[in-house]
Amino acid sequence: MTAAESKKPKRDTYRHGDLRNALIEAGLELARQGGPAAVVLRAATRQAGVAPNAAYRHFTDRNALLHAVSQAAMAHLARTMEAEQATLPPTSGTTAAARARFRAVGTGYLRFAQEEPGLFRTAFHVPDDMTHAAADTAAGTAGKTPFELLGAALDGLVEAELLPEDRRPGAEFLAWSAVHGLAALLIDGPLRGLHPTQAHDAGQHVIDMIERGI
Amino acid sequence: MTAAESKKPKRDTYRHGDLRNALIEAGLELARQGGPAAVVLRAATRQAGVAPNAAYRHFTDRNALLHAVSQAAMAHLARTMEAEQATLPPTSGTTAAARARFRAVGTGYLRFAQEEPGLFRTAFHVPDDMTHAAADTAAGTAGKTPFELLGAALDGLVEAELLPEDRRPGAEFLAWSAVHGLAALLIDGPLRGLHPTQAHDAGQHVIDMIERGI
DNA sequence: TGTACATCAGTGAACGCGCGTTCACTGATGTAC
DNA sequence: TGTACATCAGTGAACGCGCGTTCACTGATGTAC
Repeated sequence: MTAAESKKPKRDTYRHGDLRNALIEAGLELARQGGPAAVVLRAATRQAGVAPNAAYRHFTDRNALLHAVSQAAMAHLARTMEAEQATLPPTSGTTAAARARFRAVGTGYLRFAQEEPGLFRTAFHVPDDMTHAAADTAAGTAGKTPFELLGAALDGLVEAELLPEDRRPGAEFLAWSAVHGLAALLIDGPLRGLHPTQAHDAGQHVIDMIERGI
Repeated sequence: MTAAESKKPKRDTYRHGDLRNALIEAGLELARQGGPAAVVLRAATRQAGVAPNAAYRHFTDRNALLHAVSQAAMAHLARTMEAEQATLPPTSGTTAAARARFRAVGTGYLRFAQEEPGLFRTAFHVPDDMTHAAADTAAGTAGKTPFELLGAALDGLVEAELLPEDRRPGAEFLAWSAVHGLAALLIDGPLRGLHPTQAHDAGQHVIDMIERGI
């Protein structure tokens, strides 16, 4: 029994009680270590201490499980971004504060990508089977999405007159592209293995560029 | 026999003659359709009309095959970027030409990502097994890499005095991040399925931002 | 408060599949004489 | 120019593996009376 396998909880009850969440949690752990491809139904049930087919009480499919895990990973990303904003001094209303909030969106995004590359990749994983997707987006996802956080930060820049109103439309995709691209290069690309300090600097330079170019 | 399988060439010779290249070519076709995960050793040999284990005469591993396919995909990307530059009128030396060459680097990159998402993903695929990697980068790869093309274009901007010399260092990663990020959002992200025309416009806006913010 | 019963979450065994990889082989090719 | 032979690219059969998914089941829980 390896260290990784020792996680089996060995229920004393016949019913698990919260298997759906347990499977998503197990899936997150698998994704954390190996990205979306590592979200294997049998491995998730193993980690949850349950027979493989028990998963089918809660997910129609391996794909449905992966989809749920992907959404949970996206929520973690959003929470990291909010946490980054929460570290800022609560000076609201000022121009500097609007800038800081905007930059924190990017910094939090990049921090998550570096600290949790497996989850980051899983959050953006495109499923093989696209049938009947899309519908459940409005389901139980509480909290703001990364996209909404970025939008709010950009609105703040406009209010602070750091961004001309006529440049606001579509600005999400400019900022998002630059930050997302750096994240991808740091994880999968030629910037892989960059020292965290250098990666942070690169992130700040990219955000500088966005502020100038947006 | 499906249409896809009908590709088996049915050699008349016992020896194949060019199996290594045939396997890479088959791998590219698999990658084109399903990304790096679809580069399956048995499928590649099937497509080459050869027994599965024949691959081991030319690659130590499934991973080695995937690595070779990945490098070939990267070369295709570079070739597409060069092709994009080749469409430009041959007015060299002018400021406008330097700008156009720079923009063509990004446009070609984005065009390849949209037209060949599977190859694009494969080019940037990070292998599971990182042991003994890196060494063979300097192998037989003729032609400029995407990174080198970008660097040359940036040098052109400096020569044309469109980019101050002190901004040149590190500019690769700013430009690359922005364009790569848009590519990723178009392929795997929320911009998936965008109409090619809109995708092209988004690309031009991102390149505008880079020119302003670099 | 106690009992019968429907519900349905989890079990246990099994399936077929395609995969990567290994083994001992075969036979075409190119070279030495 | 012809023949013997070493080389080594491709063969054929087999392996063990873990996967997703199915089936008929079992037994704890909560509800109706």
